[in-house]
Amino acid sequence: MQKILIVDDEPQITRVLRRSLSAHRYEVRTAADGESALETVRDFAPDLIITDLSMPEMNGIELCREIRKTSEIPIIVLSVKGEEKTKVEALDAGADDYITKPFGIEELLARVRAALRRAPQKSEQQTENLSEGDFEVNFAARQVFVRGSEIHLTPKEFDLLVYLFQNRGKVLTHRKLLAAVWGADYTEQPEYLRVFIGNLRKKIETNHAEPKYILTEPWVGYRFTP
Amino acid sequence: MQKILIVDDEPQITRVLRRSLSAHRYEVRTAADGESALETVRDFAPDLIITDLSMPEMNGIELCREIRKTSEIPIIVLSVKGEEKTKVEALDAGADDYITKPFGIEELLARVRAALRRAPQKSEQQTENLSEGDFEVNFAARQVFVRGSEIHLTPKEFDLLVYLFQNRGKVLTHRKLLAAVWGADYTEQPEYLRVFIGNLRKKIETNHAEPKYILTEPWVGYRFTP
DNA sequence: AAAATCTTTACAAATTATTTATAAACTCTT
DNA sequence: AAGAGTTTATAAATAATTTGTAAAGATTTT
Repeated sequence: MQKILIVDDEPQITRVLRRSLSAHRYEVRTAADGESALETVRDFAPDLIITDLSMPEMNGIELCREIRKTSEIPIIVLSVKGEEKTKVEALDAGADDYITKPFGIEELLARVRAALRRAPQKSEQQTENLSEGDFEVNFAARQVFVRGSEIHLTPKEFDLLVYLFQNRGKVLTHRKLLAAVWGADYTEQPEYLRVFIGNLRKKIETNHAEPKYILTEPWVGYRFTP
Repeated sequence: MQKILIVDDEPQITRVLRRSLSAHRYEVRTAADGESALETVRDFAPDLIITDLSMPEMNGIELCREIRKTSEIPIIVLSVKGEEKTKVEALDAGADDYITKPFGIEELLARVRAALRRAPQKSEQQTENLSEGDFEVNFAARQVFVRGSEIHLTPKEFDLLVYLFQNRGKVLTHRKLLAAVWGADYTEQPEYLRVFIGNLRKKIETNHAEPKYILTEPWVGYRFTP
């Protein structure tokens, strides 16, 4: 079943869209703003995103840009604005399609089908590179550089670091980290996490006694700052 | 330079489109009906097709269906008809986008960029020779030179090396390598791969114990660095 | 028929993941 | 501020899995 994320701050719109899409056998999730949309992209891993253009905080165009930094999920932008300049901006920001309200639901569904049809099969793994602070991650080559020199990480270590990196700055609970790296069945195994955090620190930290990058947040989880 | 085919029976439309697209560094060709469009697709091998909906003989929707039988070139349909039913029909026939006349040329250009951006780059089969680092591959003769001297490879070994070479620097998973060399039905046979990687190393590596070119990424796959 | 290539098998070596044990660090209560 | 109870860090042992290699059979090509 293909997964669709709807991003809109008006509940009456999301409700209508959710109903139509669910009726056509899509698994739907919604987000009301850009931040939570980005989070849902990571957790829910949708096959397609339908987003409104005007939203508080992060608008649809900024959302496109953010998503395109890490993924090629098809994005359809909805808007009441029919101005050409806005359309061009959205499409160039990475949107795949731009539909002006009001629109027929059948047309939306057809455009969803078209977008999903030509979408490359979801590449589980990220293809774009991450780079910030002392860290650099090349996904294609599966290489990690810290302060300029390469370090070799095992698959689990790599997955863990990537997840920390993608959520840099935030505190991630033990449960979340375990679910992300080991799967949902391992959320009660905090000892795994401890061992692997230790291994990662051994490889990336300079001063072993005072971790600079992976900070522990006692009783809660860990936080990564590149 | 990317190639665009415009299909429309009204010369004044094609003329306007041709001028705008040419000005943006696209190589443009035109066709006035479906039949000649299909012919041009074969000869010209465009990267994108812009077609009018209503044409004598074969209309835009039929044209989409015909093209989709053999190719996945992005198609943008233009039409004065804004009826939802027609849009749905065109999109389901294989069109990637549907623009209702009148439209701004900037919007069309943005949609062209969007369509080309997400299109899988045309996979023209490799005929030119590859040369980098200590390696040199002559496709026509199926010859491989390492550090200046020729080495003899069996067909499967050659395919494997070429695929590694074409993706040099990247880590290729076992599944990907198996699919590329043995076919999609062999992705669960990692023992094949092991044997052939071993054979290849025997032929190209200098220090057998410490591979320099074909590096193994445990639990993931292999990476080639010429 | 001979040669070359591909497939299959078996086992040792290497790598990673998991488990266990213990010491150290932290928070909260008293 | 001290101590109980818990959580966290670390090392080391064990288990599981993957990888490298040789060699024997099967198939195809010459």
